[in-house]
Amino acid sequence: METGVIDLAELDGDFDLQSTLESGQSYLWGRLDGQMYDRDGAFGGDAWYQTVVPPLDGVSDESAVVRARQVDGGLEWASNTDAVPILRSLLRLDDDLDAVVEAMPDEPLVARAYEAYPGMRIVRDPPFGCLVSFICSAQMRVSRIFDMQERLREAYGEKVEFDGETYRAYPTPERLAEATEDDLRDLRLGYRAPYVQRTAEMVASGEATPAGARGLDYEEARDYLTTFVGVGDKVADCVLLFSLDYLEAVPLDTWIHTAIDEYYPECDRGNYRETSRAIRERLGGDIAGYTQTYVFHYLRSGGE
DNA sequence: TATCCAAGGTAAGTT
DNA sequence: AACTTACCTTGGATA
Repeated sequence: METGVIDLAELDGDFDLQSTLESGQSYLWGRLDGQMYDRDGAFGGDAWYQTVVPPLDGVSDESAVVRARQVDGGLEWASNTDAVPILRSLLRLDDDLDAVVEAMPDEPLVARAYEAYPGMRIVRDPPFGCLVSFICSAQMRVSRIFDMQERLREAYGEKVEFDGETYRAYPTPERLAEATEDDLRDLRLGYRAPYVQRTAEMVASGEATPAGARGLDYEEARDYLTTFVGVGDKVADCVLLFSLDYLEAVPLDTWIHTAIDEYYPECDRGNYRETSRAIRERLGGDIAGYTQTYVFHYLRSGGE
């Protein structure tokens, strides 16, 4: 086991692990105390979080178990490999959050949202897990989306030994493609079951891959992702923002529609494409997704 | 205890 | 292209 501490004072801007991982951006991490996405929002300021990541392009060559917790001034970690480059990637530690905040629109709602969760960063999830978890997110509560991913890992994830325990990686496209719709319904995915199965099949066969959207212009990338079954504009925006580095992506979900109705009514253009263009412009252009994520978490956690 | 409702939407069918 | 409707499941609200 390798361990270390990343000095958070070296980052540009603040950092907060709990709000980054428990704000509905990622469903691929867990808490060792079992309180992940707890209904009461259990305090996790010093909790250990853990994920099992597949090889990451340009970052790591093999699967890795990564464990992390925030201690004063540092991000303490333990892993079966050097987790520093992995954590830098997964948690976007290289983002200049001061510059991002500077670029967010200067107005009360946004200021309150940032002050509620200073240091929250966008995640950079592995593409396939991000894609599948957000397919599962349709009409579903955040805590239950997480539960579904746990069941998928338990049923189809490769076992990984670490620190005397057995954990499970997120299922590979190949393994998930072998599941039947009924298998996945048994895991309580409901009507999302055939979406997940068919999308896994598309990825496993090479017909399309989520990472294949990289490099395309933003709206082209969004259109490309909607070729997956169960992926509309909203889920596509989530994958672009939380996995593929499109920080301008603003997923138009129920919470953001509420914010648009109340605070940005002039941005409601009646359809996704045009409303998206207007709200992206309004929320800071190329970092609009950061603004959205603060507003989403703030509204969802009871602020207004 | 029973019933109802809505949750980070999408696909398929109609007009 | 815009508008409707069905869709699994379940915790929490309401009666």
